[in-house]
Amino acid sequence: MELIVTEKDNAARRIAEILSDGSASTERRNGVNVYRWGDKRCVGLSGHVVGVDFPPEYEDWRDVQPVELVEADVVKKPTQENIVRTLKQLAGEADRATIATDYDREGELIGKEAYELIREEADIPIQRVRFSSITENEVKEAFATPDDLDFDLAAAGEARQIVDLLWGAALTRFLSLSANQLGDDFISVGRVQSPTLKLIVDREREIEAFDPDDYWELFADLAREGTTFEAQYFYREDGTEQERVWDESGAETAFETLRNAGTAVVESVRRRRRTDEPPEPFNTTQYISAANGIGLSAQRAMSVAEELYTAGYITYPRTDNTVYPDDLDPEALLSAFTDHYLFADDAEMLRSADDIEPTAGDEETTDHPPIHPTGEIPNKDDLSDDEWEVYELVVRHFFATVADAAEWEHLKVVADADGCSLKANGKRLVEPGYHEVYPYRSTSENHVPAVEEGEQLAIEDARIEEKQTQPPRRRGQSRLIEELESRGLGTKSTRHNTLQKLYDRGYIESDPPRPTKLAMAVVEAAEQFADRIVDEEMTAQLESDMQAIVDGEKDLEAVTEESRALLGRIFDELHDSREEIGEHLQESMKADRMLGPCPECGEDLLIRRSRKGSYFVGCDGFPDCRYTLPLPSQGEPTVIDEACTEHDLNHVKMLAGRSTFVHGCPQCKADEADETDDRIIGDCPDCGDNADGELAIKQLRSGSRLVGCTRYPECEYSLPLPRRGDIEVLDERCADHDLPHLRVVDNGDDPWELGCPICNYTEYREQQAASAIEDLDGVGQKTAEKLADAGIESLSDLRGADAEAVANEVQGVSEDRLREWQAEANVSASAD
DNA sequence: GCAAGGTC
Repeated sequence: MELIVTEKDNAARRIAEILSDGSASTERRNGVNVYRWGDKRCVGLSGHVVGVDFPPEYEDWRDVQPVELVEADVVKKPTQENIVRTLKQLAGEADRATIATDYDREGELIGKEAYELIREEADIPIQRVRFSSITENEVKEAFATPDDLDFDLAAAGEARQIVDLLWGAALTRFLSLSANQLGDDFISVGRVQSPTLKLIVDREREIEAFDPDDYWELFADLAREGTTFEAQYFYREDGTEQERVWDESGAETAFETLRNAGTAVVESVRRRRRTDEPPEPFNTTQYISAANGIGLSAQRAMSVAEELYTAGYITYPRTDNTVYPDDLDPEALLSAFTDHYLFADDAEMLRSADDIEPTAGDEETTDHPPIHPTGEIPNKDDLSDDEWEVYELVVRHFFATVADAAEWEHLKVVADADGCSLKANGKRLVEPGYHEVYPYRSTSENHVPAVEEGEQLAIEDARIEEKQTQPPRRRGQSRLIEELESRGLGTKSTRHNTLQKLYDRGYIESDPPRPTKLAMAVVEAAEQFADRIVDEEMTAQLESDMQAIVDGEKDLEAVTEESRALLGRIFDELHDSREEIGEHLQESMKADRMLGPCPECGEDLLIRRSRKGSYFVGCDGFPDCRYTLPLPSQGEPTVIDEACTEHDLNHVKMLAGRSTFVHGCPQCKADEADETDDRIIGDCPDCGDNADGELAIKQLRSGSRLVGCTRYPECEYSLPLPRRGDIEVLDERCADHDLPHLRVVDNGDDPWELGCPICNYTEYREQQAASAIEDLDGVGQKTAEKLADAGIESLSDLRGADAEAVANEVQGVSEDRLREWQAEANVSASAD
């Protein structure tokens, strides 16, 4: 039997399909798909199925000095037990094996991991095949000409793993211990995340240090035969045109001249044509940027693309490549769309061109083809809105890469008004080219009439505007990802996760991301004592060491030993500064949680966390001062810039994904609740009969509102109410529950007829249950449907499910994944 | 429980 191993299940399935000419069947082993035909078995891994770690005696952070990690052993442990077991079983039955993991460095390492697992079971010949896209030609060609694993290339990857673990773990533990942060809120640093954070922090420093300058700009409306157009004042300095006037009196003088001139004489008219080239094929970074342009975060863009890929509609979304492979026949792919109700016209138009020549980028890699549609077209109704919009983006981007360039005509008019120069720049799209099929880029025109030299134009209006130079702008998520790519930080598969990690660690907030005080302190501490970990140069050096390993000039041992020695020297320096660093980090963390003065003792009010895990506002003077204010129970509180003038407290925002909201000043919220009387609306359904409990609309000090029993806390019956808007109690009553209907009036919007609060809550719970599965991390509509077919339609169904049985039934969902979801379902059960 | 890199 021949065993074929791929990097992921999807690739295994498609390769089996190609090599078996469609005859392969699927069996499940330990919840893992195995494809079989003839004497072949093909199994997909899930990326790395083993990972590096320290031996167990290094596990406890308190028992081990971080410096001890510098010389610690690094061992490999299985991380995907089921897959490792299946692979070994298959290896035991095989008489030869073929490694068909991805054609890049990490793929070579994953292949070597599989090689070693197979070797533990059987001494059989193991060969390696390489292909860049899973097409019939490439796959068959690769299997006809097998090669050997490149152990040097894999060793380069292993060196990276070891160096990253040593530096990351040792320094993360050092900082966390120094600041006494050992729980969930440890303080992490790493070769990629820390230079990324420094990039954000450095920009923030520039913004903070920025000193604005005043300047003035002048404009005039020029008229010609009833049409007017705007022109801007400029002057020449060192041979270049300057629009900004830096002294006020100079600006005023020019303004007076313009205002009194009456007419301007056209000095020159210049026409220029500019070619606007169509975009290059999508790599991951450019795709994320474009998806950002239609409103998706980097994370969301990748998870939607992942869904579309798994469903077979687009090619693999993690790629560095910007050159379509020879195997891609653009005309054939266009033909797949010529019957589609939405794409037919564009596809037909492009296909009818004499010569279809796609654009190509600078990056030609072996990993995967650029992202493009496969030609299998989804039904719009089967996709979520985001999924469809992304699909259309990918289709149209492919269209654009085979479309013609656009042509713009630029018209520049320069006129003179009593010695003051004015200019107007017009632009007109004369050949729409690719814009016809790709509506994601601006084609706005600026009309300037075709005046002639010497012509006199009336000045209808003159304006002077006082402005200030602006600090550099914070980079948005996609801009940051582009920046990481250009600096060689991270990979196509990790860059978006790196940003997410910085959010999760409390280092950055909002979008565009801005650093917290903690982030500033971590970067400062690193710059002072372990500069290498925040320096992008560490990656550059590692890359060159890895190249040396590939070229056989260095070995893994030499590279990791050198790195350990360097890390050891950093620890020599760190040793004496531990307390100083810890204090600085702690102060900064406190500053991130500080709201303002305590009304009782004047110390600082801080956001704190109770032993049970809920957040509240408490005084830094505790235990001498026991002043507290409650916070909403939903979400993670964060301090925002806005502040309450009455209490001198910063406002609080609650981060809870899509239900994020601004809580405001916690003192105001508490005061409001104290001043609001409960409004009784009927009997409590739980205890109204035997204890005379009544239901009332209550405003809580935490800012939330509910319908609850007047006997609280003896009776805990409650129904949630919206946070915003005035609640009106109507005369109409619910026949089933004998309660009045409610209406929510929020200024401006149409009132919301909430109806009977019990009926409303019941309906809300049903909707929640229906969408709960899709809300799970990484579950798209397709997977949700498959789960529904297996009887899993809501979170609660998942709680009682047999993970192994479900994994065996539902293709593409691993048992591990299901167990993660079950854990999530149990958390939400306890929240209910 | 630490990193970064795969994948889901």
